[in-house]
Amino acid sequence: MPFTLILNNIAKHIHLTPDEQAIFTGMLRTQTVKRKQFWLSDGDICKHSAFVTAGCLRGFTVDKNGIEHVLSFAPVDWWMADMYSLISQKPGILNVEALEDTQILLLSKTNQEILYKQIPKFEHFFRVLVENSLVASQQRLIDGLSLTAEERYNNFCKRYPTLIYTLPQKQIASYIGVTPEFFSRMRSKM
Amino acid sequence: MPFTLILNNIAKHIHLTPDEQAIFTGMLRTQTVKRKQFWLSDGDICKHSAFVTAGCLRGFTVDKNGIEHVLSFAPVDWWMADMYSLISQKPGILNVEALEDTQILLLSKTNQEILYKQIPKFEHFFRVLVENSLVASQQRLIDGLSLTAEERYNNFCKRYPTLIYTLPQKQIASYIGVTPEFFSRMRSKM
DNA sequence: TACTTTTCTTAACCTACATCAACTTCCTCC
DNA sequence: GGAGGAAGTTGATGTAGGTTAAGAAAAGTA
Repeated sequence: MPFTLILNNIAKHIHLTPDEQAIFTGMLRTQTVKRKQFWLSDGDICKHSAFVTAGCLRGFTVDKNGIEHVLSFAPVDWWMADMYSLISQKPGILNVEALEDTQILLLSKTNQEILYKQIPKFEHFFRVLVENSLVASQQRLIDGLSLTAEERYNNFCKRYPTLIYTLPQKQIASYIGVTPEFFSRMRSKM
Repeated sequence: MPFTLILNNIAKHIHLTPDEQAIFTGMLRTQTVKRKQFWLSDGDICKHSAFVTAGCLRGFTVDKNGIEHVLSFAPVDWWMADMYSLISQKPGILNVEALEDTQILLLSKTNQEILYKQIPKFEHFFRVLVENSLVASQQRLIDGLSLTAEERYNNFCKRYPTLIYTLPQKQIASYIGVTPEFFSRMRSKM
């Protein structure tokens, strides 16, 4: 099993002894999500955090007009969950779909809580992880309020340089908050 | 010193012994921010988390056209900081101004880190706090992408029922992401 | 290979919201 | 308590980006 990636991801913020690594990896489950399959659907209760080891996920919501809005992409080495649902254990609003055949490692909420108690360093790790997500989310909020679509696209390119080439551009359009048509027009002018 | 409020705020998520309470409150500093005064300015390095015990703060950024965008309000019993700057200890982008004469309790980043080591429960507390902020921030992102200004205003009213009456409406307009002029027109039609 | 489905492009027209400007009402502070 | 600034209103006009639609290109499927 390829746990190197997730252990390195964690090692960026906390140091684990071999024993602790074993406890942690023992809690993980592997799952494959084929292209276009859903890992999580609108209305589900989110019971796991997912860590992507291959492929790419996208998290999106669907508004009352049926339009999709991409909240986040999770390429290799990223975490994904419906935070609202994971925390509250109520039905969530997020859909998570694989953009290509994707491998994830699952950590259940239950195990995550056991981890917090047995190895408090994990509380630190996830706090830092969530803090960084919050900063990114707030920055995106500010960008949405103060930048034009073109500027937001440039930001996107800087922040996800790898994704620009692999992602269908309608997904990028949705992420920066414009229609595919407008996005296409915008790009042809650049 | 009125530490009851902040201790109750914390007691919502973790239980502290009297000794731990003493350690914690010993780390706090009181500060008064008069109406229209700034607690934090664009470019400052944020060295504290602030907890509001009286009054109300607003956090906002200023874009390249000089337009202000409100990121958050912090009435009594709320926390405020420039998360980006607090985490990275680099110059931030947030301005924090008192909307009325305001009392805050300050916890320095240094003390916060000492707290994490001495009383690991605080790591839990702040993780939960940040998780909730993240959920709120993501919800606001989704709302910005999928709702009209009017719907966002209704959401705002539900989420901050007390603030609607005390806040100048240009601040609400800025929070929901429209100009004061449009906001005024919108309200007269409701 | 051909067939289907999805994605991308282009064009004409539309709308939610912005901008500018002038006026009124409300605070606030001397 | 009154003067001056800030906040709110209202109207005319402007624009970024949406909608609809239809065809072209690309990618998945068999």
